[in-house]
Order: sequence, then C-alpha cells, then structure tokens
Amino acid sequence: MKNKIYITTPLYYINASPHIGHSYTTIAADVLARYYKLKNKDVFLMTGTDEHGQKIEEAAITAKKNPKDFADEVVEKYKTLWAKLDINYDKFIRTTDDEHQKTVQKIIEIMFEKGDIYKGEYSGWYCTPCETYFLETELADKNQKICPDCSRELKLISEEAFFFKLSKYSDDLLKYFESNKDFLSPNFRAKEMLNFIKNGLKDLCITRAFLEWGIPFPLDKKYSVYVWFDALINYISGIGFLDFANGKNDNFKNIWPCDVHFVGKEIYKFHTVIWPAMLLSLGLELPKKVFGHGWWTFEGEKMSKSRGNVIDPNDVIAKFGKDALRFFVLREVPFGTDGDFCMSSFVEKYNNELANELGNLFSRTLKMLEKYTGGIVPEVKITQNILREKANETKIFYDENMQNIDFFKALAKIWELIRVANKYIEDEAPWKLAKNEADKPKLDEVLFNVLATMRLITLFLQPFMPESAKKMLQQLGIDETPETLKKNAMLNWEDLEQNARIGEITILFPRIDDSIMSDSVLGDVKNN
RNA sequence: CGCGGGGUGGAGCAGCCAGGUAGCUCGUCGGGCUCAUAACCCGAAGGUCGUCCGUUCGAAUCGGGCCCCCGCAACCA
Repeated sequence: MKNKIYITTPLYYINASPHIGHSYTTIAADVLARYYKLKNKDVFLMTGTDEHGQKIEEAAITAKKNPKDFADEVVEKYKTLWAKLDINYDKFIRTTDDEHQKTVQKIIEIMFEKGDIYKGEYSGWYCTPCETYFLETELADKNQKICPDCSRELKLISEEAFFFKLSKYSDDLLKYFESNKDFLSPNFRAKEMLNFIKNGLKDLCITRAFLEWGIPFPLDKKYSVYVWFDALINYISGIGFLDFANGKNDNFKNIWPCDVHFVGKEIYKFHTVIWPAMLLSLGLELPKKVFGHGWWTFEGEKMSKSRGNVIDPNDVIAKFGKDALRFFVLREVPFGTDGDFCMSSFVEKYNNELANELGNLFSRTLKMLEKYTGGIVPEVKITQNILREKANETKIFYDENMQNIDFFKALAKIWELIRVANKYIEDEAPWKLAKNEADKPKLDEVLFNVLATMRLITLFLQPFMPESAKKMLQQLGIDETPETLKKNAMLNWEDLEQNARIGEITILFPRIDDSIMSDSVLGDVKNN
C-alpha cells in the first residue's frame, strides 16, 4: 500500500489579511501532517491562496495597486504568519501560478469534450453594482426585489453562460457517501449534504463576465472562469495534474487521492458536492475525507470587520507564543463544533494546563534530577508500574483519536496522563526517598518512570506544539528535534535512554499574570 | 412547514449515534505536601440534563410537540 498522506487547507481568499479562522484550519492541517510524519508517512501538506475575482480587483484599486502587487503583498502576510506558527507546508499554491491557470483551462477542455460543460442561459435577479446574481429564495422579501447586500434594486436578467453538469452526478455522489461513511466528517454534517443533494442539484454556472483579473474561459474568451471552479482545481493542479493529463509523468498518481481536505463549515458544500462531481467528471478518485470544522466567535460575538473584533493571530503569538495559540484552538472546543475565543479562557487554559500542569511537571522533575542524581537519567531495570500502564493506554487512545481527527479528545487524554504523572510524584514523594540512602534504588526508579512518561508526553504533543516539544526534548537530554524524530521515533515508553545527561532547565511556559492580561491584551487584540 | 447545529451544577464543555449509578476543567470552601513556575495532591458543596408528552422495567441518551440561541442558503476558516 502507498505510504503517503495528502492533506490540504482551503485556498484562502486574499481580500483580507489572515485572521484566527485561517490560522485555525491551517494549524489543524499542520498538526495532522506532523502526526503522520512521526508515523513515518510520506506527508504532503498543501496550502495557498485564491487570488482571482472581482473583489480582489476592487480591493487592489482601493489600495491603489495593481492586482498582482496587491496579491503579492497579501500572500507575503500569509507566508509570514505560517512561518510564525511553524506551519510546515510542502507546497504553497497560488491560483495565479502559471501551471494552475493552465491546468484549469485544460480541465475545462477535458470536461467539454466529455460533454459535461455546455452553453446555456443563466437568468436571475442581478445587482449591477454588486455584479452578483441572486435567486428568488435568497431575497429577504420576495415581493421586493432588493439586493440582500446593498439594498439596491435588482434587475431580472438572462444571458448566455456555460454550465457544468453538476446534476448528472447526484446519484454517484450519494452512492459514494453511502459506501464511504468517513467522507463527510464530522458525521453530524452529513445529513445536511445528503438533503441538499436529494433536493435536487442544479447545474453550476461556471463563467462570469470577462474580468481582467481572472482566468480566461478557454471555450469563449468573452468569459472568465468562475472563481470557485478555478480555486477547487488547486488540489490537483498543485500536485502535477497537468503533466499527468498530458501523459508526461505519473507523479500525480503518487499523491492523489487526497486523504483529508480541511475546510470551514461555510465552504463544506463546495468541497463535498461540487468538487467531487468535478473529479467524477475527470474520472479521478475522490478524496477520502472532507473535514468541516466549526467557527470561532470572539467573546461571544461573531467576528467581523465592522465590529472590529477580528483577532489578529500575530498579536496572540507576540504575547503568548505560537504554541499557546496552536494548543488553545484545538484544546478549547472539539474540532468540528463552533467555539468561542475568549481571552479569559485562553489565559486560564494557558496558566492551568501549560504552565502549572505541563510546565511545572517538567520543572519539578528535572530539578529533582539535578539535585538527586546530578542530572543523569538513572539506570534502572524497567518494571511494570502505574505510569507505564497509563502511558501505554494513552498511546492507543491517542493514535485512535489523531487518526479520527479528534484533536480535542487526543489532547484531553494527554492531559489525563500529565495529571497522573503529577499525582504519581505526589504519591511517591521522591523528596522523602532522597533523604534515606537505602531508598536510592526506589528513588531512581520513580524518577525514571516520570521521565519516561514525560518523554512520551513530549512525543504526543510534538504535532501540536513543535517549538515547545523541541525544548522539552532538549531538557530531557534527548538528542533529537521534532523533525529528526521521524527517522528513529522511539515510540515506546521504555525507550528513554539511561545515563543520559539532561539539558539546561528553562521555564517552558511562564505564567501569564493578570496585569498583562487586563490591559494591553484585550485592547490590542480588539483593535485590529 | 427551505436545510442544519445547539440548549447539561456559578462559568466553559464531555456524555447522546450503539438507553442502565450525571463526568471533566475552571471557580468557591476546607485539608495535605514542600521537589516545583505562590506550582502539586486530596476532600466537600453545587445539576428535577430548555420545556411538555410518549416509548421502555429504566431516558441527558430513542420518538413527537413547543420555546430559545446560532449557522447555511451556491465567493466570509
């Protein structure tokens, strides 16, 4: 069997700077990618930007730039943020990439030859200033034909356009959903999609009036390709579909099909209905899973620019560190459901779980080691003990949940182990054992058991907090980084090297004190 | 009847799909420890699981009605 794992994020639309939502999806994708890398899988993680369309052209004009320069600048913001968040992507694709554009055009030709693209007539209520069509059902008041966005009068227009035969694939899609129960994830999102298809799919209009800033529609240069049709294709254009289609090489086949598309719930339909239908038309395998996660509110309110409460991840990183953010978004709510980004909760989680429970576990144990063994991992005979048992149990549960993309449960389980470790120290009281020379063997054993558990905790946390994991490995005296671990991952509890010298002890997660929190944090975050 | 998600001790959540002692974290109160980042450990108080009805020996969990909150509705992660 192939040993590859292909993971994607959506292409982010560059009409705005990256915010917490973009970070959320991308962090999740990176966490899963890092997990599989440790499992020695051949991981390919792709992210990128969606850059075409009317809105971008307008945004560029507003910014007094040409679209390409505008796009380059926003793209830089994304790349900078991903670097700050330790996102380890293998490819960053832009829909303005030459290869992507050529792929889109090629695909349209393939579909046209197959008879899946045809010329028809599009009619609907059109808002001229917004350049958008609306269906009657989308209007707030059916008797008043007013644009839902700008409240101006709509005109009934019909014009020629090209369509993709989406409706043709209804049955195939339903069949695929039926025989691939994991495709629609999390499963509570399945029903909505099934109903959507069963209510009847309409063919999809895939052309728009010609735009300077768009991909020309190859069959008729009066048009540009509809941005979604363009954007979805990235998942195959980015891994060499063009060469494959032209019979040049089979590299594409080594990566496709995709294992997980991570998307937000608002673009779930595009990825579970339209995209698979496009793939069916191309005769390609369908992705194994599309995971639609939930949305964040901020302090209980929907995030929006007009409310001025969009969180800039850069601020959070600057104040609390990248790992704190990576940790928080996946620890706070089950991945999939909606959550509230609340600063008090952020600080609470950070102080209690990162600083007190995890950070202090390292701090207390390593300092005892300095004191009682001169900083050397004791040499002991491996015994069965409660920590080893709990760690092994955690490992099984952890793998299960990581593979199910249930980060919340995986983290919860890790914290159970951390708590058991802290309790174990309390129960065994090494500081008492240290007072009596006769207890030295017992003391060594206790310290070893805790250290072995800490090492495993570090490996478990590595996908979530790579920067901290690196420090944790150093402090444990393990000559590895999260990146090198892959090759010789020592995944068993007892694999901790004996007689090794531990590294320098530093505070992993300094506590956040209330004064920092009350003034600057909220203010700065809110003002973005 | 457009489609879907949710309503669980003071706060935030799990449990519901495969009914059977209501669980976790924070907070509060009390105690213990002293290795540690004023951290760690133990104990206690606190819930008629939105509401009404039904199925069942038994319902937070299954079915139905109602109330409230939130998304989607074909370019907001």
